[in-house]
Amino acid sequence: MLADRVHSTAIQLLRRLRKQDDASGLSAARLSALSVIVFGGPATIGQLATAEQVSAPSMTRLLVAMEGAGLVSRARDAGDQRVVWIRPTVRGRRLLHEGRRRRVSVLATAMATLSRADREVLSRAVEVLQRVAAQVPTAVRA
Amino acid sequence: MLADRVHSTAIQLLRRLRKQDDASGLSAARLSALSVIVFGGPATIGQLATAEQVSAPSMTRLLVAMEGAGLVSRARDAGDQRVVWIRPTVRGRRLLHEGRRRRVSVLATAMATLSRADREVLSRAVEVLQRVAAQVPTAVRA
DNA sequence: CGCTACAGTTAGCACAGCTAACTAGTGTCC
DNA sequence: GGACACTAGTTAGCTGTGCTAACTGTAGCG
Repeated sequence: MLADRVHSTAIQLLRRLRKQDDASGLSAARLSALSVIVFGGPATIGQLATAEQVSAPSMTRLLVAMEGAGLVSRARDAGDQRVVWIRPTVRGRRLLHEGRRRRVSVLATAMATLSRADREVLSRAVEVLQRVAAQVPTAVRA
Repeated sequence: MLADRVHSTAIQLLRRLRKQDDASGLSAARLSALSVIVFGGPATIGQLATAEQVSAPSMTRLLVAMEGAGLVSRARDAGDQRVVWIRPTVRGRRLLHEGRRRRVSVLATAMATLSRADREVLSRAVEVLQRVAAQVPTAVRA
């Protein structure tokens, strides 16, 4: 079944690339959260918890630790004092980009031998999968 | 860059599917280990630790808990008394297959509206990516 | 004012990752 | 065959990350 093959292949690929993250010195949870913050721009803690599919207390603690590590900054919203805005620091941005570069460069190396036709197939597949991913519901089905 | 797009798409897709695992009642670590045991057949604790990119003590504890939950069985090797062979139980096998079915069926639903041409692209892309994944080194690059 | 809702935090638990140190079985070598 | 090194797995103890329940403080509204 095609869905099964797509699923297995994605798992296998990411599992191998994951190994490169050791070099960043950041845990998977922090790396993933940092990625949302850097690429998604400033966000509130609640937004980040939702994006990371994690409870609010978990995100609070993660961010406190990341602030301590100088990866993100926290600031109360001027209008609504309940809200905390999270922004990446320069150091956070740099670390994330380095890590990402490592992963992608390993993947690019593995893809170096692909033919022009193979690349074309991948390029189209990416577009198809983007549409598919958007169809996957965020909540668990009943 | 193509490698980057492939990478991001794989992450996005799996992140969404991951949500379905909540229904299995198993943690991500157990589900992943169980998957290796069920699909890879009997394995030693050391082999599983390597496959899961985890330390031996972590794998020991995970397996003790999974044995307690009736998901796997443990047995000393007849020849070399130091090694322990791990096998899935019927219950473990069943739970894994159900979980997998849930994920794949959500993905299949999301893919239901794809054209024949889109499916063909995905099918070819899977083959290309299998080759690419095999090229990715298991260890971290220097 | 008083009620409700909302954003985030605190407290306390479970689980899973790690390293260091240990136990016990295997193999080797003189 | 006894001493030694090696190997597989476990134990102990720490850190980090997930959760729920309960709390604090702010906002909004009658």
